[in-house]
Amino acid sequence: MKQSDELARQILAVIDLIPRGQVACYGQVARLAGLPKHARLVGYVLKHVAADADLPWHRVINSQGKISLSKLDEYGYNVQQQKLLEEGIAVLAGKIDLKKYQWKA
DNA sequence: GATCAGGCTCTAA
DNA sequence: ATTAGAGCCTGAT
Repeated sequence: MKQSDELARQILAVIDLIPRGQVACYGQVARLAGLPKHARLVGYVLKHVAADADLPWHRVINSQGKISLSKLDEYGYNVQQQKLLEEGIAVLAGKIDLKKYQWKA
C-alpha cells in the first residue's frame, strides 16, 4: 500500500478538523496523525496540498507558537497571520499564545 | 541506491 | 525569552 499517501491523508485529515479560533503545532498534528516525529513532513505535505485543498493550514504553526513561514514569504506569511487574526487568534510579532489557542484534541 | 532539502523539534547558551 | 546547533524522518532529484 502507499503509506506515503496514507500519511499525507491522515495529516490533512487532522488539520481539517482543527476548530476555528485554535491552532495546532506541527508536532501535535503529526502525532495525532500517527507520526510522532514527522513534524517536518506535515509542513512538506501542506506546502503541496494547501494550494489545492481547503485545509486550514494557517492554523498550523510550529512548537514555538510562531508562523513557520519565513518572513521572506511575504504573501503566505501575511495571509496566514491575517486569517488567524480573523479567527480571533492573537498574532503578535508572528507569535501566538499556545497556552490559549493551542488545539486540544 | 545515495544525496539533498524541508512551513520541525529539542536542548543548551 | 531569543538565538544557535544537532537530531530524526520522509519526499524528491
